[in-house]
Amino acid sequence: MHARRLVKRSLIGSRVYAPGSGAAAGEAGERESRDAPVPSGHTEEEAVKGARKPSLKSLCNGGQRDVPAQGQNGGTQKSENTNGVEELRAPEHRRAGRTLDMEKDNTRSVSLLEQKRKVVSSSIDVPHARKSDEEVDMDKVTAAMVLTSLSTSPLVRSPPVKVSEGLNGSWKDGGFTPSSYSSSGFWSWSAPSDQSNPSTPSPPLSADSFRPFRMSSFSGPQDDTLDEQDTSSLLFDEPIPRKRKNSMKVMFKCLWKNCGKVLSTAAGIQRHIRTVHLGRNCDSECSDGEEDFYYTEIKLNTDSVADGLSSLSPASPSVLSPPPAAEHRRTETSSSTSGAKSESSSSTPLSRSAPSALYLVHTDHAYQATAPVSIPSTSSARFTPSNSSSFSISWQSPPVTFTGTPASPTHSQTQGFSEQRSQTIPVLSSLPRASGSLSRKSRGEGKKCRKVYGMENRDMWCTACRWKKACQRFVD
DNA sequence: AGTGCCGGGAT
DNA sequence: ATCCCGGCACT
Repeated sequence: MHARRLVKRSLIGSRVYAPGSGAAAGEAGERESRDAPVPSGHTEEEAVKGARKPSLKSLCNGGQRDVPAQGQNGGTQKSENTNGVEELRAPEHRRAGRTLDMEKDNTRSVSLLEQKRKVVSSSIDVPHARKSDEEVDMDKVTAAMVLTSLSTSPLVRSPPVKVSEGLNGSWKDGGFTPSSYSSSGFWSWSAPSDQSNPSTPSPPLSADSFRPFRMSSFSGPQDDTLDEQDTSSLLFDEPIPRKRKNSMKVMFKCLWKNCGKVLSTAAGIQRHIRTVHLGRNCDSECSDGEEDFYYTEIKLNTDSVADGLSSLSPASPSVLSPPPAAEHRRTETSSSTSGAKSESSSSTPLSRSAPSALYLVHTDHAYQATAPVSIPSTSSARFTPSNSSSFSISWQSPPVTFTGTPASPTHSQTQGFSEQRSQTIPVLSSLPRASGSLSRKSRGEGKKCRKVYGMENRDMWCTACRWKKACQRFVD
């Protein structure tokens, strides 16, 4: 890097730096040297002042790199230093990550034990001692979890949800580094999808595991996704967005004009589009993925606003807080193209009349809305079940123009799609930046390297921050 | 004005 | 791939 700058400078050829002035002067004045050559006798600071408007970066780098200890071997030294700093600076994150990993492992072990127990119960030859050991471990784990939950909030009706959500999603929301999460970069909050994805801890499984611990007010063998939208989010200060996740039903809506068919599986909607609209009868193998652009993913919030939510406005943005950006940016294309992954359990009964049901409609295609789209309570939605795996949704609502900018202007479907997408999808006007920059990730609120370490310690920043990219160390 | 970071250029 | 920075959105 340093060499590059020197090369740059030499190419500019404006001046030759006197050795006595030190590398810092040259570094700081690198870009400005054309305008304000630095007298060799000046100090580093004076050299900077002499420059037109010194780049802060250059200032810091120059200052840092002039330290003799670092000047020994350039880049290698610097990177080592950075690593060392990260080691020193982020112990909390690492500790938190470890704890979470442990918790996740516990959860996994619980689920594994559940499976094992099933096997064990059906098998005769399994030694009993081993089983009891595992059971003891499991009991410890579950007991600890339950105790933790109870001690945290004695009023929570269904503490298991809290636990499972904490394990599943909140480690990111809670500010933990997503080292364990972002390796795949994908998870789905929809319960059906989770069920089919063994690599992620699944809320239904956790809920099942803990069902015996539920309070007596447990309302019966209903759909877990409905049951889990406990009202604790209203009673406690816990960030509400998390609560939304388990209560989302992901449906797939055909966007073909005058169609609006809604299927519960990506494969189904793809097949529908392929066969009905695109007139292709071949299997998904011969698909070129075009059908991806003709359907959208609908996150159907099964929360009933009237279910004890009278204290909140139905249109409150807190109820409909958008999912984390990372989640929103997740590889939805993969979920939509790999039917197996997003295959949802379509047999889950849906409320047949959901006047206050909230929708999150978003799409991963050309017109992506960064803010969830929902139906206000003043509108009405109606489900019209047609068969076991498909039904249609219709609603009436005040028309709100759906704003979207094409992410890919060269997309072949742009023209047709602007009409498709501009159908009157109701948008909550109170949602922040619903019509703002749709492609830009919302700015992180947490402290970033720049704030934490300051410009003077730029070498302590994470690489991304140094490159003016999204901070990797303090992920929101 | 300060900050975060996207998009894109340079290497 | 890595590094860097202009410029924009946002606070």
